[in-house]
Amino acid sequence: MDIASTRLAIGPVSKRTGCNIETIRYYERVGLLPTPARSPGGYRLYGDRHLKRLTFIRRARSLGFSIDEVRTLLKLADERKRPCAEVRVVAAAHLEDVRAKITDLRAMERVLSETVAKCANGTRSDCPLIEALYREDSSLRVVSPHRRLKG
Amino acid sequence: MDIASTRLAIGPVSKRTGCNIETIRYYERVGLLPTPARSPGGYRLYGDRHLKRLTFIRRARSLGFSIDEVRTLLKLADERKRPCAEVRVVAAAHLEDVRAKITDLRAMERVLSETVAKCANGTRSDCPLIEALYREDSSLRVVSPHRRLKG
DNA sequence: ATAAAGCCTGTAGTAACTAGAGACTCAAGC
DNA sequence: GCTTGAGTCTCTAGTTACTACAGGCTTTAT
Repeated sequence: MDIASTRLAIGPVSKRTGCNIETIRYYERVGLLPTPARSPGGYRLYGDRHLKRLTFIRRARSLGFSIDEVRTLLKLADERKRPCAEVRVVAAAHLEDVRAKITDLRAMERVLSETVAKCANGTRSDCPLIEALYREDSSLRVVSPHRRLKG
Repeated sequence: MDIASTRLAIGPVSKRTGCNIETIRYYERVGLLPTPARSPGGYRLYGDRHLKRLTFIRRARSLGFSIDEVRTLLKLADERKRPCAEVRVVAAAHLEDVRAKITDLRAMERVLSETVAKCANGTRSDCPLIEALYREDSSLRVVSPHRRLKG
């Protein structure tokens, strides 16, 4: 089946996909990328199948899907029976995450730009940002940061 | 000077500041929070100074400043001479980061919502998102994700 | 005096890579 | 055939900002 297909070492694969070598090996380790064939000396040799899968992974990652979400998407993509509804669930959940992050970041942006603006030319000796961070009644309360902004 | 000031154990401090106990100890370990006094039995005892500083740290973190940036801000806040200009530099740089993240996330949002919309009611057997992630000429190329979205 | 709740240190785990050390392989040139 | 240099191998550890134990003290209340 893939006897005549591409056989690239990891370096060329890295160059073609723009995915760095360590990352490719990492994806294999965590089970996103199937183990490739090996040369007699132990070098990894990749075929078309791997290139496609790696592209898939990179695209999904650049859309902000976590490794775990990508794993799910790949599994759904491999099953050929009605994956669409389930894919939709994963994507819709992720879309909500993305929107929540945007909301948080916009709140940060507003506060930051207001405060930086107050610094004017930066010649004052009492800095408005520092004062605001210290003040009890600060309007800087923004959001709980960690869970939402993790990814 | 602070002989008559608050002396709280770590639990109450956690409750007051909304900062979890392990996190408070972590901030001490990484040098954001000065080492507090100790009870005869070794319990940490915090004063007003610590409460203020912890509030400062939490506010800055909730605005998305990294631990390193918070360290810088605290140092500038401690020096009393004209910190404003330097604070402005830190804050302005961070503001740019935040704006870049918003831009990235908006691009993700657009692509995701378009693709999810194509799934319609999710009854198709060829999923548009999966296909798009696989396709060579995909319009899904968004951004380099990792450096920008780290924090 | 005893029990429950709180606190201590130290270690290890999380996400998604990235960066080395030290050894081995491969292709090309002589 | 030998050497050289680039490429690759495995394994370990570092990154960020926490979080979660384990096993053992301390404090407080009864």
